[in-house]
Amino acid sequence: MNIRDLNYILAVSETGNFSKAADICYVSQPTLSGQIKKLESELGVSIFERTNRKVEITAVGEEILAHARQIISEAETIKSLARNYQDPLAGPLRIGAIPTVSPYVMPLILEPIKRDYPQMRLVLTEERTEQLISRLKHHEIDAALLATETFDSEFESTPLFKEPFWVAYPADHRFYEMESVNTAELMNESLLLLAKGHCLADQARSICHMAGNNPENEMADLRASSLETLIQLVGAGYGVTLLPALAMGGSWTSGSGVIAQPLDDANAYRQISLVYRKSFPRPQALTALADTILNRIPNTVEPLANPS
Amino acid sequence: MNIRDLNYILAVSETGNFSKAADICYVSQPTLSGQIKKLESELGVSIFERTNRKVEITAVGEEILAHARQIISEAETIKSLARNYQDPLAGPLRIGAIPTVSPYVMPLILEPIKRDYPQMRLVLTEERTEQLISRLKHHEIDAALLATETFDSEFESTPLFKEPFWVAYPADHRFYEMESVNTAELMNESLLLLAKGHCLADQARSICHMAGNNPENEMADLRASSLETLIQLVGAGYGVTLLPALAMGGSWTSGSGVIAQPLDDANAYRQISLVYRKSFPRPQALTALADTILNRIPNTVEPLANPS
DNA sequence: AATTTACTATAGATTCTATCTATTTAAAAA
DNA sequence: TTTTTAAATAGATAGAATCTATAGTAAATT
Repeated sequence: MNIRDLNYILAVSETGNFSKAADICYVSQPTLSGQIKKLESELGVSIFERTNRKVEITAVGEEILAHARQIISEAETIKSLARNYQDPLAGPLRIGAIPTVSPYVMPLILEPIKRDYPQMRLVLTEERTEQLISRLKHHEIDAALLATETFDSEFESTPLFKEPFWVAYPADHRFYEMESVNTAELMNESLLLLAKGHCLADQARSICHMAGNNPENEMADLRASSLETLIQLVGAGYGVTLLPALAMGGSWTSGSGVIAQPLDDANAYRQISLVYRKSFPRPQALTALADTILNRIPNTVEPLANPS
Repeated sequence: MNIRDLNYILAVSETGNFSKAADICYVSQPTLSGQIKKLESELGVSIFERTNRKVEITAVGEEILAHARQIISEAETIKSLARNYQDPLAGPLRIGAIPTVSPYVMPLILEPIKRDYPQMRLVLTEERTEQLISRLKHHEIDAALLATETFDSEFESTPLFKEPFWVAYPADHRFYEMESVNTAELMNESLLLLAKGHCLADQARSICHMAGNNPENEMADLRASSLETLIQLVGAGYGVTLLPALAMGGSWTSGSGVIAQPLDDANAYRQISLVYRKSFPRPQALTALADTILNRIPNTVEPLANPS
C-alpha cells in the first residue's frame, strides 16, 4: 500500500472518472488505472466497479476510502508539522546555564533574540554544571552555558568569552585604599565562597591558590547559595569574595557598602562556552544564540570569537 | 512520503538502532538509512539524532512519529478489512425479488445458503420489477430475481427455471369436473389479477390473450396486492386466477375450498432469472446463489441450467 | 597505545516499479 | 453505421529502492 495510491482512489471516488482523476493527480490515465488495479490485487478486493460509462465504488471500497481519508489527512499533518520546524531557528531551543552566568547573560539577550529571531523559542533552565551536562546527555536540554571545559567526546563547545574576576570587599576594608589588588593580596583574607557544586567556588579558590596563597578562613559554614547572598555577606563584613565581571551590572553595585574592582592578574578569569551535543541537528540556532551573546556582552569581558 | 518509510522510523524509534530496525523491516541497514535520510530531506527536518553509539529521536521526530503510528494503524485496518472481504462469497449480498417469487423461493434457500456458505450474508428486499431494476442500477442491490427479460446492456442475467402457470378456481367451479384446463377454457371466465405493476398480472393476462381469448371480467376493482389475497378472492367465488407453480406449496392448498391444476398449455409459463450488473465484482457469490436455487426448486418447475 | 567492536554512512550495481505514449477495446451517442 | 468517450493493455523508459561491499567513527577492550 501507498499513500499515493490512496490519493488515486480518493480522486477517482470524487470524480467518478479515471481520466479526470488522473488529471487531478498529474499522472496519465493508464498510470492511475494500473496503480489502482495493483492496489486492488494487493488487497484482494475490488474497490471500484468499472463500466465504460461510469465508475462506482464498492461497499469495501467505501470502507477503505474512509480510512484512506484519515491516512491522507495524517500525512498532510506530518508535512505541515515539518514545515513549521523546517526553519532551523524555529521550534523550542532548550538552553541551560549555570547560576553564576544565567542572571547576567540572559537579560542581555532575551530582547534581541526575540527581535532578531522571532521564530525561535528559548526555554531556559538554571542548574549547576553537573546537572546541566547530564541533561544535555539525556536530550533534556539542547545546549548549556558553562564555565568549565568538557572532555566528553559526545559534546562540542563554542568558546564565547573570557570573564575576568573582580574582588569585592566592604567599604571599610583595607583594599579600599589600594590602587590595585592582586591575587597575592588575598592571602590571609576571609574568602567567602558559593556552596558546593558551584564551579565558581572552585575557580575562586584555585585563583587564590595560584599565587601560593592559602586564605585563612574559607568559611565553610557561610557558603552562600547565590551571588546575591555572597554580596550580602561581604557587606556585613564576613570577608571578601571574587565575583565574575558580568555580575558587576547588578543592582547591589551602588549604595550597598560593597566595593568591587578588577583583580590585577591577567590569569584571573574564567571562560564561558556554549556546549552542545555534536549530533544536535540545528546548529544554526546555536550560532544565532552565540552571535547574540557576543554582540551584547559589555567590554568588561573579552570575546573569544567574532559574531558571524 | 510513504507508509513504508513511516514503518522504518517506527522501527528505529522502537529499537533505537538502525541495524536492528533494518532486520525487523527485512531490509538492509543501508536501505533503511537511505530511506530515512530521504524522508528527512523531503520533510526538511531531522527525525533522529544519530551517534555511533545511539540514536535519539528529535522533538519533531516524536511529533511526526505520533502521526505515523496513526497512519500505520489505519493502513493495517484497511488490510484486515480487505482480508475479510477477500472471500468473494463473504460480505453482504443484497438480493431483491419480486413479490410473486420471493415468498416461495427464499424459504427454500435460506437454510441451505446458511449451511453451505456461512460467510455469505444475504440481505433481502421484495419489490416489483421496475423498482428492483432501478435499485440494481443505483447499486442499492446486487442482484434481482425477476420474471421478465431485461434488455438493459448494463445487466446480465442467468436464467434459472421455467415456472408453469396453474389455474385456481373454487371447488364448485365447472373446471372441477374437467380432466384438464387449457387457455381456451379461460374464455368468459372472470380472471382475477394482481394489482398494477406486478408483472404476474401482465403475464397472466397475456396468457389468456394468447389463444385469442378476451376474458369477460378483468375485475379492475378487485385487483389484489398479493397472491394470498387473490386466492381468498377465488375462494369467495369472485372468479378464477392463474398462479405460478411455486405458489402451490402455500398453506392454502388444502382445505381452503380452492382447487388448482396445471394449465394444459406448454407455453403457459414464465421464466425466472437472476439479473445483475455486468460489472458486479463478485460473480462467484451469484453463482453460489443460483446453484442453491437450482438445487432446491421442486420438480413442478423446469430448471434451465445444471448447478455447477 | 593498539585492537576490536558496534554502529551509521557512502558508493556503485542491480532489480523493481511507476510512469509514459500509443493503441486497443467496448459501449453509448449521434 | 460512424463517432465519441472512457477504460484497459502493451511496450519502452526513467527513476527508486534495494543490495553488497566498504569506509568512517567513537567506544570498549586488550
